[in-house]
Amino acid sequence: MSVLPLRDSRSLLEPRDPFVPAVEQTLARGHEWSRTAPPAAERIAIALAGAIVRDELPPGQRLPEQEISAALGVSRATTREALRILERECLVNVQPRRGCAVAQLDEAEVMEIYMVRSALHEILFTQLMDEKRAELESLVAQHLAPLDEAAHGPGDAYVVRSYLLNLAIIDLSNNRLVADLLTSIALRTLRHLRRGHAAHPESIMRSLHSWRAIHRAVMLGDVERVLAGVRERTQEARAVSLDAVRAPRQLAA
Amino acid sequence: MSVLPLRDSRSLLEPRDPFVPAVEQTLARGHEWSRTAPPAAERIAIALAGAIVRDELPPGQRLPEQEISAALGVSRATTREALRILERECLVNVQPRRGCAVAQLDEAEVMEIYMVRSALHEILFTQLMDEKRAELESLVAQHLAPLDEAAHGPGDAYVVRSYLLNLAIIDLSNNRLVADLLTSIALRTLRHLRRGHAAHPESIMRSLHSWRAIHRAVMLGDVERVLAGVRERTQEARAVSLDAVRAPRQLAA
DNA sequence: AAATCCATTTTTGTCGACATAACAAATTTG
DNA sequence: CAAATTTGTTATGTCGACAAAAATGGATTT
Repeated sequence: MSVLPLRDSRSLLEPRDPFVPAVEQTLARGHEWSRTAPPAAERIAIALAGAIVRDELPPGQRLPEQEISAALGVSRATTREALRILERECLVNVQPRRGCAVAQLDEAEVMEIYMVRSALHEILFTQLMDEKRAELESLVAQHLAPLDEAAHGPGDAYVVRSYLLNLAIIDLSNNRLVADLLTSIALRTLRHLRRGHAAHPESIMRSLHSWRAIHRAVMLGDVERVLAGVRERTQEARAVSLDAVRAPRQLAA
Repeated sequence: MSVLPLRDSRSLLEPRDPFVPAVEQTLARGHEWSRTAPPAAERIAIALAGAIVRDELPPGQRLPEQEISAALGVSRATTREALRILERECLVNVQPRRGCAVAQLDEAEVMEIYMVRSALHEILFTQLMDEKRAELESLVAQHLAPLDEAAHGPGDAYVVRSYLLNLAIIDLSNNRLVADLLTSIALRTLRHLRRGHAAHPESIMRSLHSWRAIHRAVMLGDVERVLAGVRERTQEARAVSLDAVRAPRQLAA
């Protein structure tokens, strides 16, 4: 019997929401394809990651290899490979000989994540303001209008836009280690931000306001003010994530 | 033809040096075995990690699955699994459809690693001094004598002892994320520390001195002084690692 | 009624083989 | 003779099946 709450494979392999492209960009970072299709395992990983972010696969959900393979029409080897990719991103927990389950965060882990994110952001933005202030400014400026539009648009548009801006800023960095860690952290918290922002729409306005403040500080070239803005954003995001972790799980429609 | 610089499988599966237990402890972190043997893949991963740390497998060394499988007497699936474990620890680089190679760090990456390690150590020791000062003190005190002895002993004894003390301190933390990141970073830099300390034996004395200073600061309960000592240690370790990266590779006997 | 034990079933770990993409060398072509 | 193409080899990606371990459920015992 199926323990996976998936009606059919279409729901995984043909998602229409904007999260999947964002997730795909995240998981495929650093991979250069010489005009060849990515391995099937990566496709499966992206599909599963999308389902996790959309909460179709709730935290704690067991992920038996056989069922995933059958549901998505690939062999167990491919499924295994996909699950390893998700393990690397901390989207699933793996216990040897006991299988995978969708990772679930408790409040303490959320606090830890934002503690680390905060420390890494200090490094990131300090370096960017020192070495790439102009690029950073034009990048944020570029994203502000779509961000504003998405904030007044429907559903998860803003969360995705904000996530993509985050990713773009991170990608500016020459510091590959910090960039990689921050990207991974961003993906890990994406589903909670989605839940939290959906439950408290007013938090979107606060986030947008923070982005504008950060933009102004970048224009001014004021590193300290940028860091302050980033800290404020991080605190807001932490509050939203904490709320999502505390709140009862609400499944997607 | 074999591209692996391994005379026979014994050199991988029956190593006698003290690095393998340390590496094993690192790779097996968080895994609870209900009195069953670990999967073969983990054994292979440990063996390969040991060879990497000992520089038997030099940075950049290609790792064809077929050859490893043949050399170690397991199937390709098992080898693949082992390589994924090493990828997760950043000991090997994987390029899809292009295979694995032993990770090599340049100077910039070493700088990045120690930048992140420094930030995470601030979090770690601040929390430990706040919540577990007594445990930390007794732990360091316990290790000081063996550390001192190892410093005057032969070969790599000190590097391993210092590594294990690091691990033990990290394991004190309740902050699993920070602990995991620091453990991974420690493993990544272990081989460079080994090379660097071997090339400059006087650095061992400086390291030992730092440990003593940290111990005194912990006893005093002086957080700032502890952090200063940790920073000093990190700077020394960074210098040693940088030197090892710059120096021409010297293979193990 | 609770806990224990055993057989069944589910699920992961491992294996060997085939398909296909990347790589290197030899060939052809301009 | 240089560049592009073709060909042959190597290595990874994927598959299906078997074996071993763990979870499950029911019968038995305390």
